[in-house]
Amino acid sequence: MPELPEVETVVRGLREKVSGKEIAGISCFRAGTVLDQRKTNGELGRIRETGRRGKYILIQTTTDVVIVVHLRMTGKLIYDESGEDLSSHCRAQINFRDGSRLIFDDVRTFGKIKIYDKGDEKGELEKLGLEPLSEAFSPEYLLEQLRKRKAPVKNVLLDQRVIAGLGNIYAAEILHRAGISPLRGADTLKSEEAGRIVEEMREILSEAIKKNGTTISDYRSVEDKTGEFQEFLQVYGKKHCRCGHEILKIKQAGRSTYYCPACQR
DNA sequence: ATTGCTTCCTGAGCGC
DNA sequence: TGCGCTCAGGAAGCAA
Repeated sequence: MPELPEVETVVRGLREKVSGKEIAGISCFRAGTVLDQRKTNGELGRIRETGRRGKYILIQTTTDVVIVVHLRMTGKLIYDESGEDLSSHCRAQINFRDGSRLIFDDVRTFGKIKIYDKGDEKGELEKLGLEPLSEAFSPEYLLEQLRKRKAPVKNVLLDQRVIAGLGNIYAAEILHRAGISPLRGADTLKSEEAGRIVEEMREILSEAIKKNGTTISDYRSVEDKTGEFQEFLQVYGKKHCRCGHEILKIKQAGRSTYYCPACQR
């Protein structure tokens, strides 16, 4: 499932493959996948800039249109020049004037492509917390956020209003490497522990971006390639941790949590 | 205000 | 072989 490193990898792939291309149109093959929120129906223009905010992909065009893509769990943006029928669950497609296209493939259909007049996309993004790889994301910021919440620390790390872009896999890995139990009430964490989380978070996310993300099942880059960071996971989906302890799998807020009760306190 | 449950959806994997 | 069940989960919506 695409989290920050996977979305970042997709964005980098888009910059390489579709920058400057003129959009001929966007086709929607499943009702509700493409939502055009614009006030007028003008040209979509050329792709000027591609970026990311949390898990949202932002594509700005020369006609001041912003295309916001959220992959949710199984969404993929695959670049294609062949025109061949290579997608089993194609929900939408961005067509370029030169005949190439971006296929939006999404098995579970939760993903969305929204088209906004520039500026109007802000409403969807304003609730997001700080970017975990930004300078502003300090141990003090995290501690302040955790102090306000009694829910388990794992749940708070997944809250997009606190950290933009973290998901289930990286939250588990971060807590494991920081040696903190996912069951701890967020407001019980000490300043030193928040510091460890911030440190491990930076380390893991940067490393995962270098490895083009994590592919458990569905995630693929724009070039339809898997990531490699799954080879470096230490708890998610594992039976034993590096020290040989048994890893427990529990449910928290409806999601599976993997952790080592011996190494994480 | 905060928290957690339900919903959306399809395919894989499992037991019988 | 095939049926039915459970599980995977990001985020919105809702209820307590």
